[in-house]
Amino acid sequence: MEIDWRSIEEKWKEKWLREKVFEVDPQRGKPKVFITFPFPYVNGRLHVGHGFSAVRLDVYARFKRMQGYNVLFPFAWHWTGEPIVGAAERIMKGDEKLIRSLKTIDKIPEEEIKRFTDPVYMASYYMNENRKTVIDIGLSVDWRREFHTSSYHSAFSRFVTWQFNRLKKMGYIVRGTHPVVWCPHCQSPTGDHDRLEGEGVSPEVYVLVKFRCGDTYLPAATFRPETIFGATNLWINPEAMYVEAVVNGEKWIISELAALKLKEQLKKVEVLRKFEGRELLGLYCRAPITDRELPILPANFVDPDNGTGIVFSVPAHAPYDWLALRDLMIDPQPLKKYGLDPKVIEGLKPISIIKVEGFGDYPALELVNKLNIKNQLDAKADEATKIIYKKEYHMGVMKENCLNYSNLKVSEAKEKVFEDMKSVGLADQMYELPEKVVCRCTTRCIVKILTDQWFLKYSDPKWKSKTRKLVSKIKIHPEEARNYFFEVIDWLRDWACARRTGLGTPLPWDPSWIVETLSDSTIYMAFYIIAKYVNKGQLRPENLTEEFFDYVFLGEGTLEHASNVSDLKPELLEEIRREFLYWYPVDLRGSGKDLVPNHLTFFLFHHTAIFPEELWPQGITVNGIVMVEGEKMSKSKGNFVTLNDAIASYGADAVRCTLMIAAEGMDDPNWRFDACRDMRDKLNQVFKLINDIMALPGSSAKGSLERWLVSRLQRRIRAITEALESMKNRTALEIALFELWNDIRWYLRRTQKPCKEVLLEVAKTWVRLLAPFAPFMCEELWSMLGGEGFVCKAPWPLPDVSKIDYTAEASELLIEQVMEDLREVMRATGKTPSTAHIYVASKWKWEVYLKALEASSPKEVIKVAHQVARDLQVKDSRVIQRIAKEASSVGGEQREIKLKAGIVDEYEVLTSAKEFLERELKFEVKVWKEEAAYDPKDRRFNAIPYRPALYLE
RNA sequence: GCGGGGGUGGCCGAGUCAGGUCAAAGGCGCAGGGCUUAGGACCCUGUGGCGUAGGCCUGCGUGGGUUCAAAUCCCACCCCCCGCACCA
Repeated sequence: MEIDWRSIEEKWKEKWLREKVFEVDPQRGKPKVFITFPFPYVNGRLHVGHGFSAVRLDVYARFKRMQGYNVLFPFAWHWTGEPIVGAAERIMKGDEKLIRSLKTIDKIPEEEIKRFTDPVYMASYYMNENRKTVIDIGLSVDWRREFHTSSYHSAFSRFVTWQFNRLKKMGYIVRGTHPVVWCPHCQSPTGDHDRLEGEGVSPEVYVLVKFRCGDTYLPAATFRPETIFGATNLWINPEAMYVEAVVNGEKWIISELAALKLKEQLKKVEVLRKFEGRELLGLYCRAPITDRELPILPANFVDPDNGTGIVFSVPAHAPYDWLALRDLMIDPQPLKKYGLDPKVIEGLKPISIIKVEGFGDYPALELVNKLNIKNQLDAKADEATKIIYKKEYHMGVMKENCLNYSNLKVSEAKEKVFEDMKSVGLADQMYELPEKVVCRCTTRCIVKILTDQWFLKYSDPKWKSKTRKLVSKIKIHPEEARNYFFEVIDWLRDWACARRTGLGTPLPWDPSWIVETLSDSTIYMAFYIIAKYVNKGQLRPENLTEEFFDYVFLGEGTLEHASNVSDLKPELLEEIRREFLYWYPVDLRGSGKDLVPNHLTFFLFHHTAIFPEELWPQGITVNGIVMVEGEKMSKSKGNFVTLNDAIASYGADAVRCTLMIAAEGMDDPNWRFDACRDMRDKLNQVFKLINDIMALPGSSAKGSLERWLVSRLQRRIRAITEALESMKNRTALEIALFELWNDIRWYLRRTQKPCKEVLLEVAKTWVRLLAPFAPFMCEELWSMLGGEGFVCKAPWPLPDVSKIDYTAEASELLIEQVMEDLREVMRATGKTPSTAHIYVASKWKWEVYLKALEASSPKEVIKVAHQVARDLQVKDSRVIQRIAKEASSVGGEQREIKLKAGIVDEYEVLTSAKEFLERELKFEVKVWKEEAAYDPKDRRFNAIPYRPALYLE
């Protein structure tokens, strides 16, 4: 049987749209669930990562819808930000790498790519394409509420404007300064994805230690000011260009580039003259605190592009310094070259100032020897530096020769030395990039301190504590994520919320800024309610005044006033207000864990700022990040899997199920193409199996086996429902697909005459249980099974406790156990018998067994077993021990079944399963009562409940 | 470094909060058998080791400990992944 999945998908997605199944409005008295997915950014196609997070929510939405809730699952698009504009520019410039990836990964036709030079075109193109994909993957979206962000959607822009005005009034938006990675050519901050080199690099603070040389200072840049006690000399690069400059009124000597950098870092810099570093050689300068006089020496490891181009030398603890010194000792040629007397280094001895476990007095020397580092240009020097830095920072203690810093921990001394030097004007700071960062435009980036930047004041203690309150009561799946949110709240500083470039909404009070992309997307779920009216044409952007939003969202101001100012009928305003109050608060928002430290936490912050507590979000779910064949997915790696391609290859249901079974909780799901193919084949089988059931001849009688199947089904329903409630979709699908299927398999294997009536009942339930995961297939099957309406609206199965049949379940446990034991014996003996004799236990053994089962602990079990045996005046203590052992090894579900089933008529059960056992095992089976006749090897007395005695001959 | 999450059998992955149901669910892979013209389809069996009677031994990152009993509880250690900001 060939199944045409494509046409099944086409058919149902079209029907869902035509019959508006997912379009929902408030319904009085009907409980609602409002589920939202963070709108995707429209600079590319949706990938399986989007699919994973979104399908998880869709499964929940479909589940809740079937449970009878009024479920709203809307969708929108994020246009705000810089990457689209950046991409458009790069296409304009003919960036081949980008164009190639658009062609091969996103499959964009050539003529369309040309139009991508217009960022707005590009955004709307991807929006339209991705909307199709969202429909294809089967998300149950109410499209009447769709919108996108940025000033190209003026209704949305008005909403952002309202929000920002409110936040500002509340004092949550403030001005400040901030260091950023900056491209001097583009004159703008260089974000991570705008870089050719230096991904993930962010500004770090160097301490500038000012060495005095006459009326001039030489500020050496360092992360380790505390090592000033071990300083023996200064290093400069003789070939590099330096300047003499007036910096904030003092005369400094620094590298040429450092002068430029300091200028960008709010220092007043006036360059007096430029000269080569060699000029400084032979001079002496005076160290702060120690007041030692130190020579200035040449070293070519000194990078004029890093820091100030001046380094102070601590050979005892800094590998580079030791190497540079050693290089000069081995070969004094450079000294001579610059006219220095080689004797100048004779007096320079490493000064040990830190004691640290695992090293002697001179860690730098030791490590240089150990790693066999050749000279100051050896790459291993970097590694050595890191090792010592780490070790000394965390475990080091300042030695006695460090004045009043002696015996301090290195980490403490570092702070204190800096503070003390600073207080006497002998230290300063500068920001620097720990690694080279290159802008897309190929310019090397520096650190700039931006002034007059706008910030969202997430550092505000009251705001933080409000948000903590929200986190402490919101539902979070999985629970482990809660701590993560608390940590993020503590850690969060002020957030620069405005940018100069990119798409977005202008800052209302200063339109030269644009509201930054994460900042315009924190409470937009409320806008889904407005969007419906905007899309219908009932609201025009001009109507969306501050008063409108105040009234609709917050109930502030009077209806009359809002109506007048907004030029809207009061009835409409009231309707919208009612609709908002119906859907709000958000019941569930979910995404990958990568959004926890930013978007999801911002979402919580802003809700607490703007909305009253009863409208705060009710639930959050966080999931892992999709890997592809075990690796992180990225366009540059070429392992990028778009949803489009996946659906085209395997079908939407297979993609959904593959993703859902791949992981739950915060674990990262791994996308494997083989797994998806397997899943598609499995869905084929399910489809065929249900077809086979429908093709069965009329019903045969119902017996214990049918009761068993129906009983198992009730347990499955219960387990699946529980799993879905807590977003454990993997567990839910695993049970719904595999465990339930295995039950049906067992049933079909056990019976020669399957009962159609029961199987159809099971199938109809099964299809509903699978519907949230494989909605297309399930619609098709549901209609084939004669189900009423859409399966996505069909009632979710409820477990029927009255259908749980303990006796039937216990009987099957017995049969499985007997089969297992028979096989075990065959395995041990290595023989296949012609006849197996099975002896079932006497009634008194059952009495002992059941009493023992009721006991709480193993100790108790043994006591009880013996007690009962005494009462029954039985003496066979070996058998009683075995009964006790058997009873104590039963737990969980089996225990419940066995207790509730009571005494099982094993003779009857096994006799009626005789044919089945013979069919399966291929030898004759004879069932006897323990009291019975044929027993040449005296085995029958070994029988205990659920473990009949066996004799194979 | 700080913070978050983890280490389970050939692989993926349950189980850990509430210790005994655990040689450890389920899936994949592999091996054998069946079915079949064929099968990357389907069904059955096996898949830590040992075993001529349903059992025994070893096992859940490492090392200790608590307990009648530990994958699960406690302590110490080792290792892996992710995040650390102006960015979607």
